[in-house]
Amino acid sequence: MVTAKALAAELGVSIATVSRALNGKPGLSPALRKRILAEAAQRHTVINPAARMLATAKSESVCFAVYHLSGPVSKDPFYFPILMGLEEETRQVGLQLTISVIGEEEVKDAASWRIISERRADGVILNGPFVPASFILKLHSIGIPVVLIDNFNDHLPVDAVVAADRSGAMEAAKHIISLGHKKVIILSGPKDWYSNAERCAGFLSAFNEKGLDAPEIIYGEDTTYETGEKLFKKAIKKNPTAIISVNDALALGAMDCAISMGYTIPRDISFTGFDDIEGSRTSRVPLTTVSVPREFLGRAAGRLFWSRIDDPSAPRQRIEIETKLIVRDSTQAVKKRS
Amino acid sequence: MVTAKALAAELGVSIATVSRALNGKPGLSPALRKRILAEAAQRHTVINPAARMLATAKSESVCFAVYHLSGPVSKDPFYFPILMGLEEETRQVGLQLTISVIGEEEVKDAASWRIISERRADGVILNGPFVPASFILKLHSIGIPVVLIDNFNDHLPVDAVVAADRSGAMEAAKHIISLGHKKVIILSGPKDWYSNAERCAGFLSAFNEKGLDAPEIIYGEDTTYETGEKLFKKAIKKNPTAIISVNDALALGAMDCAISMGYTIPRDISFTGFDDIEGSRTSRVPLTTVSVPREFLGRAAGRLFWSRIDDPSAPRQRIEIETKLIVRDSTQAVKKRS
DNA sequence: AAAACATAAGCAAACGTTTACGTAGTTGTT
DNA sequence: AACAACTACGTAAACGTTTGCTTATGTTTT
Repeated sequence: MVTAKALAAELGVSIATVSRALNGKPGLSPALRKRILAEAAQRHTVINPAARMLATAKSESVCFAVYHLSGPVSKDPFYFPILMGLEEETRQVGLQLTISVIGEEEVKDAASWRIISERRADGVILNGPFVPASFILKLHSIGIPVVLIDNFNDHLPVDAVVAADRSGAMEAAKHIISLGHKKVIILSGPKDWYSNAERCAGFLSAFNEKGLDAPEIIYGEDTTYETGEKLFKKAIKKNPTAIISVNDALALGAMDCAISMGYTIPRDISFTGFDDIEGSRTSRVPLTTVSVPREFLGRAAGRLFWSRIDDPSAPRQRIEIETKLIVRDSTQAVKKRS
Repeated sequence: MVTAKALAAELGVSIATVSRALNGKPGLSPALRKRILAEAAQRHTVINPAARMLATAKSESVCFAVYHLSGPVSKDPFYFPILMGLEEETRQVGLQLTISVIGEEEVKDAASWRIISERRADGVILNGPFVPASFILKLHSIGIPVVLIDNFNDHLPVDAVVAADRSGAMEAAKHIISLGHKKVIILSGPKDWYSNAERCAGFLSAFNEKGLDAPEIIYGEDTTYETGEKLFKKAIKKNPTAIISVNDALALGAMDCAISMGYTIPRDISFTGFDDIEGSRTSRVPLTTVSVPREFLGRAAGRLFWSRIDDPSAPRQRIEIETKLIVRDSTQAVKKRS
């Protein structure tokens, strides 16, 4: 492990020249460049990132941030694949990937977020639909490149990558409709979370398109398994033949609750979820759901970030990743009512 | 955002003095220290980490590394909680957390791992039982602090945090034994993975302790759901009344395979897993398993790392985290054979 | 052949810290 | 009152790059 400085000394050239060679910058004869590069490779020359950061005021790293993960959410199987996809992408372009969970303090005062105040990352990938808009705006106004995952808002001047929530939801709803279900209830998390809103909109528009009555939506405080159980108890009072949920956790909670109350799935009630998390195919009754390629979401975010760094003034981009309906055992044609 | 340099100029003191004040180092009158700290707080003075890294040759960050994650493994719900626990711990002590997946290249030539060669991390948390020992040794010999999670080897001179695999396994096996099962098969991944070996040893010693015949172990290439299905097909030929698996994924795969072959769980066969991943409680038949507090594993690793940085010459530590048997529906007393 | 120009390489400032060392000023000892 | 021993602070070197500017050396143009 030899520094560029040492290499320059050994080769009898200036540090500047070595720097230019190692960075592929012009101003060098091909012969000398080749000699330096060869020697550098042999000597395992490596540029000291701290020194480079200091000189360039760039950290060459991105921060993957999740908002206030705690308790059950930290077990959420949703994020890891995204993170892994992102890792692959950042590694390919030589960006370091750091990770941080942001809590109340950081949201109140973005400057208290060390990653940002110390400029330890050149930008952030903000994950999840519940990151406060004010926080995003603050970061953007400071000049921090931001990429949103699973979140979008027309008023937010930042890039985003989302699943094709609306069309995926329509597909799921059409599946339910095609099975003849008329009495349908939608289970959702907070309506101000982007993905919930989009998915609900998708469900409704499918019913609307077919000229059917809009199903009722029951909102919960979050989208966890436990909330799914709670919401089911409200939903069942309406005697639905099918229950559509905005994500798998909700659907799983609802379905298990139904089973424990003595219902047989899908004979009595059909269920659909959204996301296709690990666990949906192995659930009590394998869940019909809409698959979201989460690893790909992460990769897209990485590419988006890279292109944003490349051209900060480029117009805002919003990447939508296609989803796919996965029909499993939790849905079946509605029985004729006797 | 003001640099220490600028602050020194404004206050009319030397940079060295500001540095000492901000770092809580001695050599300062209490009065001046207070004045500097007050001004620093008001001006949002922040020490440039790049400059500090350059001066101290430390990065103040740790790298959480997973080995060669790809395909189905990147969806493994096992790692995320660990990562979250680690994040909390590192944040508290002011360490930055970076993440990296290491592949074939890095293992062949540790110097090609950028995180290390560029010294972008002061140490690494190596995750999973399949990180090659040679790689770990290499890192250690270079002088990189290493903490292992879910992995341990007496010959490896590095710290480790593991679950109480053996005692957890004994508990699970005793549960099976207490239900009267005699014909038992163990499903395992590669026997050279620490946790597999420990768990299998735990299973066997429980049987041994009770004076029962040792159950046969069937080994697979990995511990995925798909492998669970495969291994079950071999296992079923031996007519077991219970199948014990070294992890949940394996157990789930085996159980689903059994169900699809027409067996009724737990009437015909009892199943146990290990880890208690999300999904085990909602599975086809809720799985009896051994809970591993993974978030806590991550936190322990963080603390271990911190104390290692603090005292590099301290004796090796191995932290074992208690597990807990969770009895669900997949196990029941063996039926009297007719 | 002289002038204009392009190219290759070096020089040195700048990035913002940390820390060993030096130097006053203050307190304590005899 | 002289000297030692601290204490409080400043000085300056060192960390290893990047990059604008300068200089030397060709190369082309007229």
